[in-house]
Amino acid sequence: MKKAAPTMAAARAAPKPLARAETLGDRIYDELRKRLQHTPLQPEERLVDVEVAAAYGTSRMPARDALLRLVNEGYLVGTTRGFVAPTLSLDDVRDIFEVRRLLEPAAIASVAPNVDAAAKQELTLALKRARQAAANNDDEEMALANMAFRQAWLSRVKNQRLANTIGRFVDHVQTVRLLTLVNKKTRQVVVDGLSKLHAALVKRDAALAFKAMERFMADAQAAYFSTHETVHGEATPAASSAPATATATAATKATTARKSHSASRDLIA
Amino acid sequence: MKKAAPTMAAARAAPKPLARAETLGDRIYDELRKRLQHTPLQPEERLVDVEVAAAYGTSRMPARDALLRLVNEGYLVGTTRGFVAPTLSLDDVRDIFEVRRLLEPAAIASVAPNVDAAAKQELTLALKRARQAAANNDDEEMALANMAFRQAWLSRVKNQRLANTIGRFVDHVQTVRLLTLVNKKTRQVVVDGLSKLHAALVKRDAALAFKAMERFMADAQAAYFSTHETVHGEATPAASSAPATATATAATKATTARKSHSASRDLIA
DNA sequence: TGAAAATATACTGTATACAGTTTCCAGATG
DNA sequence: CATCTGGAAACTGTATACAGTATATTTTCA
Repeated sequence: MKKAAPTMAAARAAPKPLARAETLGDRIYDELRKRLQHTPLQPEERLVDVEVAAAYGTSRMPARDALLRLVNEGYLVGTTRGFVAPTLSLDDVRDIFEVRRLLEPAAIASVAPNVDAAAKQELTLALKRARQAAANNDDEEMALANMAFRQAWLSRVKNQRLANTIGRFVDHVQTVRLLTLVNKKTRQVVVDGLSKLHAALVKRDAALAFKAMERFMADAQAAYFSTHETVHGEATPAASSAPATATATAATKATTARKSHSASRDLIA
Repeated sequence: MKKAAPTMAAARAAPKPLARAETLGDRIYDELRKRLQHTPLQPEERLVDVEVAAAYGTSRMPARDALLRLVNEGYLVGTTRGFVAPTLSLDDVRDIFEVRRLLEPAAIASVAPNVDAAAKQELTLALKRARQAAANNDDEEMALANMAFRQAWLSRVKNQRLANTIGRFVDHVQTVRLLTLVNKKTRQVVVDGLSKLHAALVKRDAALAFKAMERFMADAQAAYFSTHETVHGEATPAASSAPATATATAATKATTARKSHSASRDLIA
């Protein structure tokens, strides 16, 4: 294997070739991601390329492409024995929440001025579902309603990059979310939050929506750490006591050191 | 090709398999990305998998993996005739700046309290380089100094996800950055911005760093749109006049409609 | 001479085959 | 009965081959 040659892409004529069409890998990726969003992988559950390929009636390659892409986006991690769900450390969750707190208030504020009848209806329906779910202590339905509400406003964010980034981070803590919603108090926090967001949106009040989301995110995070603390014995580590050790358990590790895999405690199970 | 079967990942025994080792595709990806960060692809320049493979002495597959990954992250777009640089519309650039303005102030504020001697030295050196470059009207060196300064603080952000997200968005407008730095006034804006950031950081003043970055981003964006306006004939579109049309020219299109490719005007060239 | 049609070329996407490595399992051994 | 040891199985990673499609080139015909 010789070292990289200096020039590998010479300039050629420029006649604007077409963007490539949808590929088998894309289709598998889409469906797999939807599935993972809806029902995350169990801790011991593994995704194996040959099985995925068989399920979609293709060869391994498109399945592999899809799986690798999901790894790249942090939905999975590749092991020597199949693809599994990433195990998020407490610090990972904190990191994700930190980013969400920076993005989501601004994002929801940006849609507030443009809430039309259709949007209002979607939001109202989702809120109703959430209230119902809270009344019935149905955590599963609660999670679904919560997702529907978010989908209603997030899909209307003009800035696609912003929306996609938020979506990805939300997905990554989704498994956690489901876990916290078994707690009754958490469900109440969510219903309250959604109610305030809903009110701000139907009023088309961007500033109010911003503040409501800031508050909601803070409450949700607090609720999460609180329930986590009661479930596990350990104390919640104080804000910035995080050691220099990377804890880059999941993907998205870009330039950073690679195989610094989870000396961190597991969160799931 | 039969439709997706319901169960494709049965639960199995759970003995914690190892994280997979570095792969050829990973290595190609790393080097290719570094190269693209340093010198973006020319508008007519194409990356072809077989050539990349030859350059690294591997088969097409690892090269393909790397290329596809870069597409996924928005560094490239795949066409029927090779991989090319994405063409960013004006709206795309605005979107990217919007996200950066949400993230970077908080990120730099988070490192301010922990600026140590080494960090200080790196930052000071980069600032010196920038000043020198400004004095010499050397836009190339200016871009390099700017990157070095950012690297100095961004690499010290604890929250890896935040840092990586910022890094990616920065990379995506890097080609634009280089273009704007040919303008003398822009270079002055950058030097001023870096100076204020530097001052805040060496004082370990998080709040000040936050504000300095907010200001810097606003000024940089303004400078960009201003120079763009003078270069091209067209008027800068007012803040929220963006039409509902997606303009998802580049990648990162997640759930959204796929092949809505660039009815938007090109920015580069 | 110029435009349309036919052919060749250059790519990507997909399939299949092979190699290497880690886990699993069974049987041997104390 | 517990533990070590060897080999089989189960994966991923890589290479090669083939197919399909869009672009480039040549040829044909007015």
